[in-house]
Amino acid sequence: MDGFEVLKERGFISQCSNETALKKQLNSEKTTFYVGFDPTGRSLHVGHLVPMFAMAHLQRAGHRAIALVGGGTARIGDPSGKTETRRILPIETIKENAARFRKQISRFITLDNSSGIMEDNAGWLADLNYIDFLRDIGRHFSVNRMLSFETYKMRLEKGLSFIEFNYQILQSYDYLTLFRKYGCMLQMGGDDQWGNIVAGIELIRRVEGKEVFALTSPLVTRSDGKKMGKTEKGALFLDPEMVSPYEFYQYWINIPDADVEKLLKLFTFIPLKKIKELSSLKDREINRAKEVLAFELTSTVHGREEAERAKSASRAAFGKEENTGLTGIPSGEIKEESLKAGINVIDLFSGTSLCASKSEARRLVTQGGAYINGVKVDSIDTMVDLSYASKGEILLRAGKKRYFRVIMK
RNA sequence: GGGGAGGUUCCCGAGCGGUCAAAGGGGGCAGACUGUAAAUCUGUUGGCGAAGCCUUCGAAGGUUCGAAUCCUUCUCUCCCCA
Repeated sequence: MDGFEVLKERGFISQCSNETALKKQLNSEKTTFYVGFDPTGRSLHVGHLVPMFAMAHLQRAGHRAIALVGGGTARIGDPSGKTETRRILPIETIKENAARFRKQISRFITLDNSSGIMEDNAGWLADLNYIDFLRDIGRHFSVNRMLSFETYKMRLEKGLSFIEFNYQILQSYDYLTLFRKYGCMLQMGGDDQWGNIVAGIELIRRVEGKEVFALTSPLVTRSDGKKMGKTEKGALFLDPEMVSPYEFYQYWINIPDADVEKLLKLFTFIPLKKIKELSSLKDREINRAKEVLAFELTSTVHGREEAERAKSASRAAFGKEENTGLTGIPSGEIKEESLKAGINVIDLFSGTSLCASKSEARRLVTQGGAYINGVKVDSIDTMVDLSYASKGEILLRAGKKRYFRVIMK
């Protein structure tokens, strides 16, 4: 029974309320903790990875995890860390998202209703009576104090609606409810959640007279200043339909050298000693460490089989191993007849996810970034026909890293 | 309720009757250098064709030979006063 040390040495802890007491608590008994996820998007993304791994570590250490899906709070919108009001989503969408989240979260922690529980705050928030709520809960909150929170200060410049101002109160109420229902004594989240979590602690102290804890994790950044988890298409989602396992894998293998150690610690379960070894590799050797990171993480998120496929596709595309196992690479079909007649490169490329329009394809070829089967295309008038296909496939490449398989049918 | 300031291309942000597909920056993409890294430098960045045409400056109308730029109405955001 421990867990605190694991989180600490792997870099999960940024802020923590009463560290000594929390450490003692985690070391002495099975403790129930929770992390909240707002189902405002169709899928979880890298931003959610940190709290999910933190949960996984604590659960493995013997504690009880509650993943709270904010089906109720998502209808409000958390102003923390945001400069603008979020669009309010229809209830059906929120429900749908919540179901997807459940599936994704279950890859990280065991949800067996004893050591891992899934809850939805819509259960207790949706039917709250306004007057009762104000009287029982609202009176414990000081507006003066709330306004002093950093998150609100920021929003006071740009505008903050009353509905959002209430978010913190509802989240505090969640914590109180989970405390009452499960004896939950620790809430974790990202640094932007600090204010909300602390508010919950204070509420529980006032109402129940008990001390509970807060623990937040750092916002993960990249050493090159780019936003973590941002791809050319947008966020790096965990849903394989939105971001294929291959793309997911490629993201991690392309991470800056300087971030390898940090990410191995946060996003894999590999022992620290081994991580030290891997991340001390130099020059091109460090790519091996990135491969381990990419493989392990893809495996956790998408399963071992998909991770294997992504790995061999990646090796085939970038390494020496010739055309074996390219199946993980994004692909599309083309009719054999249209290829027989010959098709212009521009049309071929713009028909794939490689180029969004013909202009873009033209630009790509003109700038010398288009390749067919590894051979540079040097004219926008190039016609592609059956002679380019081998084994019923043509391998397209845009720039150095983006591949696409055209399969004949 | 009264008064004021605004909504510009992926983002920030210029433009205020024609020379505007719209400065500049960021981001993206491509090229060089490399290790599928970073940093740096260069090019490029609405669409179709490549003469030119078509669609863009919150929405709808209007004034003009001509509007992102002027007028009207609507809509959204922010600020000040009550």
